[in-house]
Amino acid sequence: MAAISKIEQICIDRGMKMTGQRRVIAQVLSQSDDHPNVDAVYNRASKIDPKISIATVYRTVRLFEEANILEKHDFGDGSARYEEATENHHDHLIDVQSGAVLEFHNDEIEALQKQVAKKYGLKLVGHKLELYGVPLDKDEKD
Amino acid sequence: MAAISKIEQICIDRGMKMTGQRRVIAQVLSQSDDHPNVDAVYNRASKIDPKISIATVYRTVRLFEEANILEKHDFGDGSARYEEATENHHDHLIDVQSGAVLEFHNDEIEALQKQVAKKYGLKLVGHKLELYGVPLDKDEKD
DNA sequence: TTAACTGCAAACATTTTGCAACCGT
DNA sequence: ACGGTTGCAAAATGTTTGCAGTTAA
Repeated sequence: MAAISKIEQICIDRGMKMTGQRRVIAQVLSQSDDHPNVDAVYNRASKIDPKISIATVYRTVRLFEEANILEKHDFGDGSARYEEATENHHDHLIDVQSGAVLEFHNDEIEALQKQVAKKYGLKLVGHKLELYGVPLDKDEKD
Repeated sequence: MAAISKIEQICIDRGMKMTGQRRVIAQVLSQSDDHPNVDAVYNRASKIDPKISIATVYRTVRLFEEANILEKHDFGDGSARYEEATENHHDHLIDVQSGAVLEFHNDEIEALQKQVAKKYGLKLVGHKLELYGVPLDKDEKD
């Protein structure tokens, strides 16, 4: 009936069993361009299937995360936030005044991170970078 | 009886009411050079004062954090970790094999972060950077 | 003395889990 | 049909809080 969402298609390609609930959650996540927490995903999914359970949402986002379909983030508010995993890695810049989350990528920083790890005898396998900022005043040129 | 710990001295200087429990917790934290979570602080404090309560530890580390005496970190294991706030800011490099936490500082990365924030019209007010790595093989020169 | 602090236990928020019923393949 | 999945409610985890009693200043 409904079109197949991008995440659902990935699941199908990988031979996952696709239940109605998983389809709904996949659709919700594919349509989201923010970084919803489980509760938000649950609320959005409930509008499509009102009898979906939050336990299923928890189980499903974990499943998707383990399958590298989703990325899990912790922005410091008490709950985990999710977004569709993308080809191109990016980090997050959070406007603490509005709560808006911007995505950015900076190759220089990434290269320096690798360098730092190497200096300490480690191979970088992951990182977490979040910047927190407030809107610039008009007269701020620093 | 016991010598005054560095953190206790800071508390005294700021006119905080110093109870026996706070003195113990201050001492434990001053003596720690790792990044203990509340439970670890509680265990260490309990060896000095066995009837201290974990609620008091929670209240005290929050108090210290709000007074900028401690820094709170989230390294992805379910609990908050603390360390004495230092003059010089540093970030963390975590060996995911051993769990060891190394501290590092990199001015270039810091400068680039500021630049990124500014590009998006924000003034950087804070950041979180954690690198995760595994030990380099001997033949890895990348 | 008295306002702040503590211990205890109950409350909280988020996430996980045991189990019987259910459903996709 | 069968094995994985779901819903529900209970449990687990980390943290906070209300309250009556205690203590530092």
